[in-house]
Amino acid sequence: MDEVRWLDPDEQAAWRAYLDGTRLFLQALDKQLQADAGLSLTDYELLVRLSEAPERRMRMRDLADATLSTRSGATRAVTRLEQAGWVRRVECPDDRRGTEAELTDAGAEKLAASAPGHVTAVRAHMFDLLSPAEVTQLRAITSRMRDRLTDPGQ
Amino acid sequence: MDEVRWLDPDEQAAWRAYLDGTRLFLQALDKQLQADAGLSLTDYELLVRLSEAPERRMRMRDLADATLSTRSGATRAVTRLEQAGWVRRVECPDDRRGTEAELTDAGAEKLAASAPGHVTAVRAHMFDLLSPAEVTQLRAITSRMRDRLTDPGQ
DNA sequence: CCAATGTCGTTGCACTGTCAACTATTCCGC
DNA sequence: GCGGAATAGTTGACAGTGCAACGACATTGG
Repeated sequence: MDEVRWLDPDEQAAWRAYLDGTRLFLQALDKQLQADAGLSLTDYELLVRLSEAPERRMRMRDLADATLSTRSGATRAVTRLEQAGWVRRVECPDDRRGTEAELTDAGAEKLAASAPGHVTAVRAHMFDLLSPAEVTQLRAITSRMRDRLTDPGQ
Repeated sequence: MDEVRWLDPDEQAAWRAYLDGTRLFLQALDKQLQADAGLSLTDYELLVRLSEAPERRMRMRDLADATLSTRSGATRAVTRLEQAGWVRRVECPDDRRGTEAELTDAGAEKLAASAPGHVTAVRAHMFDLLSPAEVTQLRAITSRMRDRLTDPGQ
């Protein structure tokens, strides 16, 4: 094993700030949604993905991928949301193994009602604190991280 | 309710990149630690906090705060790590309600053995992708978010 | 000194999420 | 076509985490 390159003080500080800031932020978003809409951030994002999909429908597998979750995670989330009436399961016509999750009208309304509070919270904890240049910087930084973690074989 | 200021396309893109990049990143760190050291990121950070504390000891409450967790979360984490022999519970001398968690020698060794792989992963997924300027930017952005979420009454 | 109130750590409960195993179906090579 | 391998979605078992309630102790005000 070669020498390990430890984090220098600047990197340490950035790392801690990133980790703590992110956790507090996501925690705050979750609490806001839970309190004001009775939704978890996970469920909210699932509804968003469905709302953006053609016909407001997605295959379970694609839904799992889109939400960075697993197939079983998607199954359980959709079951929850189905019981609440916001999502409906539809048999896939071209693949008889498949199931599609479809956003119901009630789900679309729920999403529309929840979105303002959520976006306001995202602004309050993030974008209102950043200059336009910083938004650009943050985007550049995190999209590079994301791409590195999705595209290649490492 | 006033008009909601929705996210413009740049903000949308930054938001998604941040969310997805962060989740993939934390997931990757957790998997690396789990695979190479049998530790979760949560447990690793708890050990780090203890290792940095005077006498390698902390009150349960302070430990919960430092790890952005709850008292019950700290209780269960310390129980886990105690069973593994990496942490020991010590009665608090000046407050008979209190318990301190103390890093054992075995725990310190475990941490020393796990740290290189962890730091390498943090570098690979984050700092190796960033210029020094970007490190500074990321630190500025996230520390502002963190401070806003910790300090004041909102 | 004592009663009221607050804090510390733990625990029961509920919930969420992952992994592995399973059934049903589709795809591929021969 | 057909048999083996791969894939879709679900489920059971299980780990982690938060909330609320609890007992033990500390602190405060009279």
